Amino acid sequence: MATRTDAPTRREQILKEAARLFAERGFHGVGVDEIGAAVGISGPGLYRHFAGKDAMLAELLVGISEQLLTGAKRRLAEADGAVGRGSGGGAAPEATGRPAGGTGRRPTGRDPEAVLDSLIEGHIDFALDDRPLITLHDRELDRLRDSDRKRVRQLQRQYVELWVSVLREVYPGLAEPAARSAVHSVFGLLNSTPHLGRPGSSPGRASTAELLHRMARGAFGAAATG
Amino acid sequence: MATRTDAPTRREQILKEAARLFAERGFHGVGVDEIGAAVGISGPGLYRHFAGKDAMLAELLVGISEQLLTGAKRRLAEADGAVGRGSGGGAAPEATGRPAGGTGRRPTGRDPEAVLDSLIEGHIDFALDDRPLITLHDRELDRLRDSDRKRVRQLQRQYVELWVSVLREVYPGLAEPAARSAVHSVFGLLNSTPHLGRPGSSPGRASTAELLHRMARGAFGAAATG
DNA sequence: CAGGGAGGTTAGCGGTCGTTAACCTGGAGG
DNA sequence: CCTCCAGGTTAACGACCGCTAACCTCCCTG
Repeated sequence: MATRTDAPTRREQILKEAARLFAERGFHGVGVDEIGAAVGISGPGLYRHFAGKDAMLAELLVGISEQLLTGAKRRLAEADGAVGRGSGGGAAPEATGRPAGGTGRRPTGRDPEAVLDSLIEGHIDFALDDRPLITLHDRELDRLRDSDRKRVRQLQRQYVELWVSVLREVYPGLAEPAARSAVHSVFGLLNSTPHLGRPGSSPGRASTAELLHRMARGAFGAAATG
Repeated sequence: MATRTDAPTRREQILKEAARLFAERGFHGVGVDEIGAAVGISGPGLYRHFAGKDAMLAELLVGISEQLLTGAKRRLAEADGAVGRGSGGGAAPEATGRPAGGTGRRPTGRDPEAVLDSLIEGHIDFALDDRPLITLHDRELDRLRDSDRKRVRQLQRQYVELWVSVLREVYPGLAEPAARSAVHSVFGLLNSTPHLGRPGSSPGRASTAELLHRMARGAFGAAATG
């Protein structure tokens, strides 16, 4: 139930193109005819797959939020299992002032630093691989029906709170409001990928990911240096 | 010619409300009737002040870009005059690994650290005081006529390059592409203010500004730690 | 006290857009 | 071979939206 391996179905094709177009020109700036044309069919043919334009946006935003949250939960559980391992072998910068041995109650993870690195790595992967979705994520939320918007906001809040709790395990001195602000700000930092020149630009994907990772850790560390 | 002190004219009133509405619901999501209603007049009365809806957006975006750039230039010149002073007495975190005495050619500023802090401070002030404009700035650029878009992009690029050159004075080891990416990412961090809960929320304005400042410096420092 | 322009108003036109209706078609299943 | 349905097509409707036209009304000025 985690990752699909089938051939891309029509629905998915439509969603992908719709995401790209919405990100480029905004929800109201894209017509259904354009979305249809992007997948080879024209105009109202889309209504065989979706109830309407709103439904496409809703499915996109809910899907993004769920994907982010479940990915984060999975990484947290993985790091909980393999203690001390960085899971993907990604960039794990030096510890930024590890606190002594303060054994405050820690919800799940064993090595908070590794969990935080894993969360950052996951978010960066998402931001680099699905730039249109990242763009939509905090831009077109208000165009949703109330029920969908509530659901998305709930998922987003869970995601943020997960980061906040992990962050406060790494930096116990960080107050909760400050931690929440810091998390939102680091999301802003990581979600800047759409402004970083198209994929294949100046620096490669790997070095961009490393740079973002270092900066995120640096920002968190500075936030904790009250 | 820098800051206005007159009473807010009708044009400015309209621009302010239009910015708020555009930021909330997107350019295409707002009708001229709503903008008119927001300032007490209704519908086509706006056309006594603006050539059209596009003209409002254009004036907003060009104005933002000019304000950011001229503000940055002014701060750079001020710091050039008063050596060693942080100009506004704002938060100036500890030097994050000041390089030895590498006297590489420095375009203008005398104390690069102070200039960088001043740039950060200015951007934070703008991001905190004009959230709708910050939102519009990187969201509705593509809705402009070609000439206006070109102008805005040119101003934005100058602004970025100014940051890049100052940043590379502080961290001479930082390669230019990495510096540019770092600057864009820190903009993403600083521009996260719209997500930080409405003004008057948990932490006060001053502490939020300090937090953002520390995080920006921390992110830059980490970017330079290659 | 004319008069004229700045700054409104309402009515309405033309175009666009989301959505529905009605129809068509190729291929799988009995 | 007939049937039927998934997945298309085009035509068209109704709503909305940006903008213009025509008109009105203070208020300032000579």
